[in-house]
Amino acid sequence: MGITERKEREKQKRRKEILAAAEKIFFAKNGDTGTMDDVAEKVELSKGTLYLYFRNKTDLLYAIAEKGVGLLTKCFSTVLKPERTGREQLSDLGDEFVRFVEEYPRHFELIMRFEVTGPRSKEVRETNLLMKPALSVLRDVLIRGQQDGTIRNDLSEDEIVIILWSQMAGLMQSILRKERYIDHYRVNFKRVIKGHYRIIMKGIAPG
Amino acid sequence: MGITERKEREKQKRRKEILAAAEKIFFAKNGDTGTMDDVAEKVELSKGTLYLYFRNKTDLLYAIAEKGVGLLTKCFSTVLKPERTGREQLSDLGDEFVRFVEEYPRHFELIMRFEVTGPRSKEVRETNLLMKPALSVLRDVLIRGQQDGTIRNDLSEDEIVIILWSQMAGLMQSILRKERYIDHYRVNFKRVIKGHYRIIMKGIAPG
DNA sequence: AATTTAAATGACTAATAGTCATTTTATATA
DNA sequence: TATATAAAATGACTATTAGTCATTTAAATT
Repeated sequence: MGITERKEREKQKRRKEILAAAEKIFFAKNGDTGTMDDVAEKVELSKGTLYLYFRNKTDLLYAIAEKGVGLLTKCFSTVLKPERTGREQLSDLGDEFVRFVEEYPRHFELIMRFEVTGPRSKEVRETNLLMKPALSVLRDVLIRGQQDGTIRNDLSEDEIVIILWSQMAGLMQSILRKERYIDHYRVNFKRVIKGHYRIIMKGIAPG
Repeated sequence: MGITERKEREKQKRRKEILAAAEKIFFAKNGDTGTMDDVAEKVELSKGTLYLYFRNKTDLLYAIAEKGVGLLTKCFSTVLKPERTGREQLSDLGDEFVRFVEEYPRHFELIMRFEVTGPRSKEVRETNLLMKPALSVLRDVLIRGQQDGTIRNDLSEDEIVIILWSQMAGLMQSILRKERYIDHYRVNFKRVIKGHYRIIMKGIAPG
């Protein structure tokens, strides 16, 4: 009796179709927000059907953001090479992050949006930490570095996770809106990122 | 013939009344957004009148954010004491920032919102840098520190302004939503801020 | 007092999120 | 196969709210 299973598969497939259409709509070039009607048209379903798969627009956007975190986590995980010190892995992680933001800027924007505002629907608990999977990679790297003595250990790994992630997220937000700064400051953003690295790598050295 | 002047004064006064009402509405305890109708009711004017003073809702919110930047700039300016080194002033600036975010969290949130999205109305140029006045204090502090040799000078002051501001803004955003983290990480946010300081102060030291 | 100008009004439109009674399609049963 | 039941999908509808504009009210000028 595989009918139930097939139905479940079909349901998941449809859900993915909606997600794909929503991504196209919400990430369209023009800065416009995109409407649920747009998504419905794109995926060739009625609007009502969307609400059978996602409680509301925010949940739909949140699901896209979760997908983005999945991609980011995969990027991050590539740095976990045993031959590299914790400090080196951390540096690699920074590179991966920059690459990710450059490759998926819209996903990153969306992740940031939910980092700032939270999903705000009753169902997705407010304490859901969207970035958790990616941050757990960062945490592993830090622990490794503290163990091999390449990262200062007068701060707990949890503290450094939050500090480094917050700093980096803030920096990446600035990078995304760099147009706003270049009229006011004489900076090259590659150099800004490098400068950030230098400050941080020096700042988290032991001793 | 002071009629024109009086009229102008009255106009500014009315503008301020609207701003004050809008602040109350948009900063009300419940997370709700607040509507233009709410603001109109609060200030005892018709909705149409609001639009004689502000082009749209976004402009009204932006004006509140500008007011917040004014407050922040005043906080920042208190650190410019000649007897303190640049490095010391920078540390003081951090303290002032934390104090500001604790005292005016809603203003800070709003400032962050426009840092991220921009005002998005045709009239307020996209390149308006909301934080400019406050950042110019930070810039002065950094220049001072580079001159007295207490801050590294292998990065330009403009680069460090953007780096430090971005990092700090990211950290403060995390602080604002700390509830989201405490379920997942064992951290005390006072210690996180202190940790951030320690990393940064070490990271920007010369040599 | 009559006329012109400025300020304010609020009923209206437009856009869009979300709902729900009804219809269509698929599955189970006789 | 014909009928009944359940699941999925529909789209017209409601609700909310930003923004508009023809009209009214108030103030200043002649």
